[in-house]
Amino acid sequence: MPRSNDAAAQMLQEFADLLAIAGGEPFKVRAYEKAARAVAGSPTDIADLDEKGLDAIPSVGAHLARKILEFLRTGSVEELEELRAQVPAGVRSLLDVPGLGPVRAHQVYAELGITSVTELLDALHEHRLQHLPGWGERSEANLVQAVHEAHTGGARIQLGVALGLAEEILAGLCALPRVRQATYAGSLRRMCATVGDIDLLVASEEAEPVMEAFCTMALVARVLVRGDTKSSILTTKGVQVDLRVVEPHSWGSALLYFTGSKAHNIRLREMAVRAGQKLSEYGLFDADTDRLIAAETEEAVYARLRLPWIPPTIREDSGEVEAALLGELPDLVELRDVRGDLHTHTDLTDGIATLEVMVAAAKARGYRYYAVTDHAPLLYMQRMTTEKALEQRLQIRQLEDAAGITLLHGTELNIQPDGSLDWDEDFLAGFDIVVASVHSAFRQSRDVMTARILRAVEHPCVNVIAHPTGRSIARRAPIDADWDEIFRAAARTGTALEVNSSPDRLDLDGDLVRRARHAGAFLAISTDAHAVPHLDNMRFGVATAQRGWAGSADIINTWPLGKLRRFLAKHSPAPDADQRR
DNA sequence: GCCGTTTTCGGCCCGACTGTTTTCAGTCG
Repeated sequence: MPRSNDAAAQMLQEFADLLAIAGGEPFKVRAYEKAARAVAGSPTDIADLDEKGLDAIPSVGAHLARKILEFLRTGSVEELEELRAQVPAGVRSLLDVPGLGPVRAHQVYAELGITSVTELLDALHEHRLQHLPGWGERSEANLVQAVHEAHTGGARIQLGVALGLAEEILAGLCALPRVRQATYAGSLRRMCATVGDIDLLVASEEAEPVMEAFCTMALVARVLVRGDTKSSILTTKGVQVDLRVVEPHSWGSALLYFTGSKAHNIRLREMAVRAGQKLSEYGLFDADTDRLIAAETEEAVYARLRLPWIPPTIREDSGEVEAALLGELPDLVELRDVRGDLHTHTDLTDGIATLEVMVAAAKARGYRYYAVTDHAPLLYMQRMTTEKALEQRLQIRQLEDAAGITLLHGTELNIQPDGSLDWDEDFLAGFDIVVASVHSAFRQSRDVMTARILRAVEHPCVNVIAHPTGRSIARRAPIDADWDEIFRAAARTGTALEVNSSPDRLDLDGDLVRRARHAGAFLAISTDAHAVPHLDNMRFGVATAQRGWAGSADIINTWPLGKLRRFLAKHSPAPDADQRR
C-alpha cells in the first residue's frame, strides 16, 4: 500500500492529465501538477494533516486541500469522477506515447473515438489520422514509430549503466577540436536512481562539427532529432542520448538549465521574473534591456538570483529553494566524508575476493575502518557456520596490525519471516557490528512485514538494517511496510538504516532517507561489496543520501571510530541526536 | 488553482524542434 502522499499525488496528477485533455485552463493544469509534486515530496505524512496543515504545503491552496481531504476520507473525489466520466481512462493512456500531448489525444478521441493505444495503432495503419487538421503523413509515421518504441524500449536505465555510457560518449566528444567543456546533466547529474535518457552538454564556439560527430558515432542506431544546437540519438542498446552545444560564455546557465529538475528551473525562473529578470539556458538577463547579468558559471547565476549554489542532487523543488533563501541549505554528506564501509562480503560466503584482497582494497581507498559482514547460517546456501565465523574473527585480528586499518568483524543476519535472527544474543554480542536484512518472504502483508522488521530493529545486537526495502531496481518491487513506524523505532533504539550503494538497489532511496532523518534515525552508507570493484559504488550511495538531504552528522560511517563504536554498543539514547539539523 | 517586500487580481518559465503551415501550434525538456 503506498503512502497517503503518493496516492494523493497520483490523484492530483490524474486530475491534471484529465483537465488537460478536456481542454482545461493550462495554468490550472499546471497548478494541479505542481501540487502533485509538492505532496509527493513532502516529508510529512499527509494522513496526519487537517485542512489547515494541507494548505500549508507550498503549492497547495484551500481548494486542493479540500480535495485532498475528500480523497483521504472517502477514497475518491467527486469532481474527478465527473472528469473520468467525460474522458475515458484509455484516452489518458495516450499521453504515454511520446509526441502525443493532451491536445492531440483529445483530438483523436473527439474526431475518431480512439480510446486506447491499440485503437490508435489501428487508426494509424488505416491512415485515418493524416486527414485531421494539423496532421500529415510525417506526423502519422512518427507516431507509429513512437508507439512501437514506447512498447519495446522505453525502460529507464540504471544509474550505473547510464553513467558508464555517458562517460564513454563524453570521452569521444572531449577529444574533438574546439570543445571547451563537456559533461553530463539532467537526471544523471542529479543522480536519480534511474534515468529516462542521458543529457549531455558541450561548450564550443562551433556546434556543427560536434553535432556531426555525435550523430555519426558507432553506437548510434537512429538520429531522432538533428538541429543546429540540439540533437537526440537512440543508441544500439535503445538508450536515448540528447546533446546540446552552447557557447562557452553561457556554460553556467546552460548547465543549470539542463541539469533541472524542470520543477527547480521553473522556481528559479519565477524568481527571476519577480526581480525583473529573465532566465534561460543562455543566461540571466535584465527583462527590459536584455542586458546579460550572469551566465558563465552556475554559481554566478545563483548568486545574482540571491541564492547560494544548490547541489544538483537536491534540485527537485522539494524545499531546496526555500532553504537556500533562508540560508538553511543542508551541509550534504560528501564522498570524502566517508571513513569506512560497514557492509561487505568475502569469499567465505558469496563474495568473490579473499579477506586479504578486500581489506587491501579498502585500505587503498583511504578508509580508516572497514567491516567484514559475511552472511550468517540461516541463509543456508552460503554454508556459514559458527566455527567459520570464529575462525574469520581470528584471521581478522591477525590481519589488522599489518593492514594498518581498523577492521570490524561483523555479520549480515537473515531476518526470518517471523523476525527472528541467526545465532543467540550471547554469540551476537561477540561481533563488532551486526547488520540484518530481509532475503526471503518479500510478499508478506504490511502489518506482518512491519512487525518482522521492528523485531530486528529492537534486537539489542542489531546495529544496521541493510537494504531495508529489498527493492531491486530492475526486477523486484520494494516490500510493503510502515516505514515511518520503523524509522521511529530505529531512532529510539539506536539502530541505523542502510543506504545500500549498489546501483541495483539504492535502498533506502532519497525519499525514504528524508523520512528516516525526519524521524530522527541515523543512516549507514554501505556498498554491500561482493568484489573489489563494488567498493567504488560508494559514490552512488552518497548521492542517494544527498537526495534525502543527509549530512555527515546523519551518517554513522562518517564518524570517528570512537563515536562509531559507542553507537554500535547500542546504548540509548543515540549520540548527538540534538545536534543534528 | 496558486500566490503576494509592486499585487487579494492578474499574472503565471523559456526556448528548440517538428510538421504543418506561410506565421504557428503542439510537444518536449
